[in-house]
Amino acid sequence: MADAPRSARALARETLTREILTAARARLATDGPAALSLRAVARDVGMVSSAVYRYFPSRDALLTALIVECYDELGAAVERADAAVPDRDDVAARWLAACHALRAWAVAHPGELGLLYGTPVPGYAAPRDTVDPATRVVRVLVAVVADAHRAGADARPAPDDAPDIGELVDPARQFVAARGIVADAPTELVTRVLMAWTTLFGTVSFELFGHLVGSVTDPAQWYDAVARRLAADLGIR
Amino acid sequence: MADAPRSARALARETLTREILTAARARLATDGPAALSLRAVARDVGMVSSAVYRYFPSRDALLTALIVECYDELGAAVERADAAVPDRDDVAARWLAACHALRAWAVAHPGELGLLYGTPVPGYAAPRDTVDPATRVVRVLVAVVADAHRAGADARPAPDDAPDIGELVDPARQFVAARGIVADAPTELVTRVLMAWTTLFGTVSFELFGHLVGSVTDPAQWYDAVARRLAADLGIR
DNA sequence: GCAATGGCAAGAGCGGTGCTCTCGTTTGTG
DNA sequence: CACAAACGAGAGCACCGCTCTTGCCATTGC
Repeated sequence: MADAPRSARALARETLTREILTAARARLATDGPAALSLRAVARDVGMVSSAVYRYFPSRDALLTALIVECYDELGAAVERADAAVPDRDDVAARWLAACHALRAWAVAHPGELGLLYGTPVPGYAAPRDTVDPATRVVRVLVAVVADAHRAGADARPAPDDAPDIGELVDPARQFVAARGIVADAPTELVTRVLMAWTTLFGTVSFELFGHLVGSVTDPAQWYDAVARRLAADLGIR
Repeated sequence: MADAPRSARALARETLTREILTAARARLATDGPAALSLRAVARDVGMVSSAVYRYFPSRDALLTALIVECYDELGAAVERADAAVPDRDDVAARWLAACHALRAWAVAHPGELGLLYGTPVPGYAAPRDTVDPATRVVRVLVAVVADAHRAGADARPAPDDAPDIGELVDPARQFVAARGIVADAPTELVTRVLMAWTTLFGTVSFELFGHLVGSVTDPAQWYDAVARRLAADLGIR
């Protein structure tokens, strides 16, 4: 993947591929994912539409490349925010940093967020390549909560009348176990992390898609309030 | 709106309008909102595409009609579920009934949910007509929580380090006050209801858009677990 | 009872889309 | 140097939203 392109043609190919992706990202921001037009992208880079097919075999392939790139960018942003907290034992600060990085990226790239988490593009089915980059964000959240758990934090107990859901979250538990984050995560902790992740995404989604306009004065402040309450529900102090 | 159509022409118009909407709903379910093609709908009802413009001035107008219809349908379903609980004091049962009605409708109409809550359709801006039907669902949730509050329930207290967000949720508070649901709802209760609504939507959205596949074995059971924990966070017993 | 009005379906046409194919040209390599 | 692969351009196919014109026919006014 990282060997230096020797020939002039290979270098031109790499440059043009990047240029196409960049132009597509720009179009994504203005027009939204569903309206991403391969012809418009081609015009933006000064190509004829058929020439783009030399670089991406189909519109779906271009979408896949964009999705992977965006997942990685978002994941990297959240990882960086967590890593930037000097005191690794200050899990509350790490949680908030990760949460805020998530929203910051989303607000800066609304079209891309729609591509990643919005309505699936009609004919498009996400290939396998996209699932691993997709997990980067939630992996950071899990890691922070796991550190908090090791330091004694505990999620809210399940309600008394709630049915047992031990094996319900087994896939998630195995996911974190396989990555060596927590060997045997408690059910209630896994549950609350998943809920928190859902709430964070829902909050950002509501803001960007305009479902928060009549409810809250300042979306940024609201998001912060949500993130803090989620931390409390996870036992993070 | 409800006067009987006298002339044969007016009746035919009403019938065809309904037929177009029904066909559009069917297309929505199979193709998704962004790919809703006016020409395809026209074919389905045995019309030529230009004839549809006699009934809807544009594709956006058709979308708006669909959105209003779907919001109303979803809102009615949730209202019905709440109203069907015989013991009005059993707020826990009412909460779960409303939550499950929400998911049931969403699972039965994934395309429509994408239209309502997914990525906004590129060139489309939702007109004023859609905002009131959009609030029906959340109004039910608020009403249930308000009844629970009157019976003594209280939301989780805010975390100690959380900034004051009293006026942040003022628009939401005024919304419920204006409708006579609760005169002066406590900030933390409003906050938790908004969070719960966000989480419910996020959970359904994650399930329908495929972001839950590797985390949870049974989406229905998972949704139930989430709804119960949200109830607990709201102090509903 | 008849003619004018106006609602209506149909068709052609505009510019846009994803995608395929062909045709010269350019580039790297045996 | 020659051959093959890579490439850009263009034409063309079927589809899209939307507009305009044409002609039919029910409703309405005289």
